Amino acid sequence: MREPLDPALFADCDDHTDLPVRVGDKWTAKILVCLRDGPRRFSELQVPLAPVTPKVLTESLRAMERDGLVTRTAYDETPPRVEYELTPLGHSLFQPLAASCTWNATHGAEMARAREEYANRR
Amino acid sequence: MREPLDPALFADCDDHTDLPVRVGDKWTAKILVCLRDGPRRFSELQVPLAPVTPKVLTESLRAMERDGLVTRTAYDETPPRVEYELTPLGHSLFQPLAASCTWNATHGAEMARAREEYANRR
DNA sequence: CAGAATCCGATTGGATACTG
DNA sequence: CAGTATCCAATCGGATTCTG
Repeated sequence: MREPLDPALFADCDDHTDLPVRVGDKWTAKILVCLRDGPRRFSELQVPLAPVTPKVLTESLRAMERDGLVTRTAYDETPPRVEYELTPLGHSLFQPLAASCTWNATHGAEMARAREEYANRR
Repeated sequence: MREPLDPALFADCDDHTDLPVRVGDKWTAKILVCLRDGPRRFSELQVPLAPVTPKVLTESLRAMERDGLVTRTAYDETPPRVEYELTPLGHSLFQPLAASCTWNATHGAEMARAREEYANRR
């Protein structure tokens, strides 16, 4: 079986509002990363994405399903099991996402400095 | 002097909420495009960006100025003249923006189809 | 011309509690 | 386990009006 997701996967991640390029809603990019190497259960996703609430996580996953980025597979067992998996279309988003990450790595600090300077200039 | 901006520059542009990758807020990406070839006045920007209101356009420009993406230069004349110009940091955003546009061109139709199919499956 | 001020509706994300 | 159902605060974008 595959490795469980690292609970601290996004620990040192900037707040999404601090970055100029966003993919989907607040949680979409992180969900993409979590599903990169294969399907994951709902409860697996909740671990690295904490403190996301079930309602909000469901909303993001539904939107991604609607857009054809993920598939949702429910297994008829007790307790219930549901798996989310990236489609090829979902995988294709890693291309622009990588470009965004490259920008953050290359220019993120410069933007942060510009913000501080702007704040200090009041 | 340079060409005026085409009033229909964004006429056949998808609504920003239809696309998965966004740069800044609702108007940021379009402002980047308007400033690509050199400085522009506030009123010049309003033309292709119509029906943006002055308040919202100002908010976007202020945020971009704060982030070091544009400079704002006010000339002390009557009537007043203000010019906005991209910084090198602002120009650097065309890299991830291009990746986003490539994705839209390559996979946008597929996402649109997925949405229709999802809607019809109710 | 280039905005500032005010007010407002819609959307977003979250807290909390409950269920098949 | 994998959600759903309510309720709610904050943010976003826009309409309108006014000004140096």
